[in-house]
Amino acid sequence: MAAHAGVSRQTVSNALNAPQRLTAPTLARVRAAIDELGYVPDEAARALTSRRTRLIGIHIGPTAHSHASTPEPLLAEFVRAAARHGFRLVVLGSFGDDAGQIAAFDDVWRRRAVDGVILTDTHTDDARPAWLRERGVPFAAFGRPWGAPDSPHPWIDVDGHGGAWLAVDHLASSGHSRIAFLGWGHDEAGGDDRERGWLEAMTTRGLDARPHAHASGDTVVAGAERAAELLERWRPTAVVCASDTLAAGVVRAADRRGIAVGSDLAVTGYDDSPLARLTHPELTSLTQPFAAVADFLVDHVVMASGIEVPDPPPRTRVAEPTLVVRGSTGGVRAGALSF
Amino acid sequence: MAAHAGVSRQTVSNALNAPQRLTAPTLARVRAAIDELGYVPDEAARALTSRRTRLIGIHIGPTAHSHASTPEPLLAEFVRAAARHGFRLVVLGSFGDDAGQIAAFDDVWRRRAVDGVILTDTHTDDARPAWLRERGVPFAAFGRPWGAPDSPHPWIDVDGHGGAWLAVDHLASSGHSRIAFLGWGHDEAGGDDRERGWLEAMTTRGLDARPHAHASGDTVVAGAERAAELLERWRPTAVVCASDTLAAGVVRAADRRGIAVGSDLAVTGYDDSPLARLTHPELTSLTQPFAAVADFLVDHVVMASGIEVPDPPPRTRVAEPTLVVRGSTGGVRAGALSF
DNA sequence: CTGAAAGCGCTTACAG
DNA sequence: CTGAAAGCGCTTACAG
Repeated sequence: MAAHAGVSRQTVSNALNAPQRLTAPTLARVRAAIDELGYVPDEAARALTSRRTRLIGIHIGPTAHSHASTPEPLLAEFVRAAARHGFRLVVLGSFGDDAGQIAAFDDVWRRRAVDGVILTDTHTDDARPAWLRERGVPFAAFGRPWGAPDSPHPWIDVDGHGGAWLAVDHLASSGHSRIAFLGWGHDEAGGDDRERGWLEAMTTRGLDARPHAHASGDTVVAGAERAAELLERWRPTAVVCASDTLAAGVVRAADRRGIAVGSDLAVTGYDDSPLARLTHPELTSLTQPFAAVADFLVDHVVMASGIEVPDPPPRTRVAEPTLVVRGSTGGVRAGALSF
Repeated sequence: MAAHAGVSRQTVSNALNAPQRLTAPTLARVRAAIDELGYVPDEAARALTSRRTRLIGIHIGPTAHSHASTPEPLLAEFVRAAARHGFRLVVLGSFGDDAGQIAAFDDVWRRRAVDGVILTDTHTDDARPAWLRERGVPFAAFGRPWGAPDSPHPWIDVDGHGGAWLAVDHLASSGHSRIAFLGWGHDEAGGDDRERGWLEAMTTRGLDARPHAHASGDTVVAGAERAAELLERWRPTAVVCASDTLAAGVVRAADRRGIAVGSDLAVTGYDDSPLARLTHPELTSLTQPFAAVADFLVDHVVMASGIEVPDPPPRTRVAEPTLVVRGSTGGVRAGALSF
């Protein structure tokens, strides 16, 4: 390779890692040779000498704290975002609790098998951030540090409050005023935040913010049960739900009563999961900005591992979801309204 | 580390990589020191010298050829199966076509960033196996080599034919005889195989195998449309579907006509996707043996990369799905019947 | 059965 | 601005 370009091995390395050190003609010559020979450096050798694997670890699958895991579209965005910096993703497995995840982090970190990790599904009393900080593992979290707002690590979260507000806005501007809320009960993570958004949007508009209920869990069956009572008692013309699952429950409950979703009753979901397109009519819902989330998290891990990134993100960020209008709110034309 | 155990560095290496070379007492002493110090070898150094990364590449996300991607539960099984051999998984991104995937394989292989790859979603005129074979990349495929049955690479597939047969068996033994089939039209991959299973099971039992229909696509809406015709024309007491999506369509069509699924009409899905638990009643379906699939594929890649595995699998295998009985076939008690 | 030597393929200081 | 040297932390032959 070096011989082919008529330069030394170090010059090739410089062309790849510190192009500013070479004169333009030399660089051009070396690059031409690189292209011609299809040369790419051996990752293991590069990792050994540079003390950098260009690998980021992440867990997948449901955790002990939430039904929400790393959905595949988000994983795909992580891969894309990492590739911008020449990084790849390593899947660390699916473990039910913090201790299991920490054990996996410990293993890969001591082997120097990754440059950092991404945390998802943060929760109250999360043991992971403190552990990672102590060990000096570069990391960033999807989800705010519930119960520890001053935690110094980088994180990004999606605005549940703002999303619910968007849903109320959409419904109110379509003429609805009896807008109920269905959540899945109290936890400190996402659910409450979404309920507060509904509450404030209603109050701000001077609408009756009493019609609300909590399902016994985030399932279709639990949602349908509670929806039946909610519909019976308050006769709402619209229901804002804290999840697509609960919204599907509302659709089922309405179907059973002969209430036509989309015309007699408007329903909004949340998360824009695959389920949102499986009900009839399809659910108006709130999409999470996965691409922005992935860029943010990857950039932070890459930065923390000692590499400069073009457009450094702030330490924390609350990103806005997007309302996707479908048939469940009478949307004739499907479209996206931005916040 | 070596000093702590009073042996040389090579003896530590032997204890880790070739324990049979050491005498029992030496091995015990070295292992004690390893545990005490929590020593684990640096992966980059190990990879450089052993020419082995212990990393396996895989694509995620939908492809150009199928709506079916690598579902998260399968990915989790891959991680578990790989860990048995000290391997990890690298996500190569989500690309729409063979060419995109091949480009990604080419990149990681030339960088020596993986020891091999796992292929999913095989299809007719699949360009990937031949490319990988030419380059000498260790690989194994989930899905038989459609259109090229004599392809010499290792593969595992799930028996669609046998699964449909299981469904018919289950229904017939519950007293059904007017059992219809709903598929998604002709393709050479999974769909036809499942239809043939229904056809043969029906014919073998001397039942009328005419009532069948093909939806215009594998969606709930398309399924509901075709189901309406099917129900109208043949008045079946049971419908075997080629997917959970189509089965959900049948449930919807039945609901609209006031036909009670589970008592008036039995419905079976296929794949046991999350959707199977979202309909009402929940769908009897066929579960894919993901753990066995993952073990098989990982073992083959590990073997092909030059490492012996305890219980070497055959080159090809057709694994049997398992019938999971739920409310849609009147299952009072949910349970699993093995093939 | 155990140890001293060589080397995996790069990058990182450091001379020229 | 470019090149010769050293070394990253292991494992793999090969001597003893």
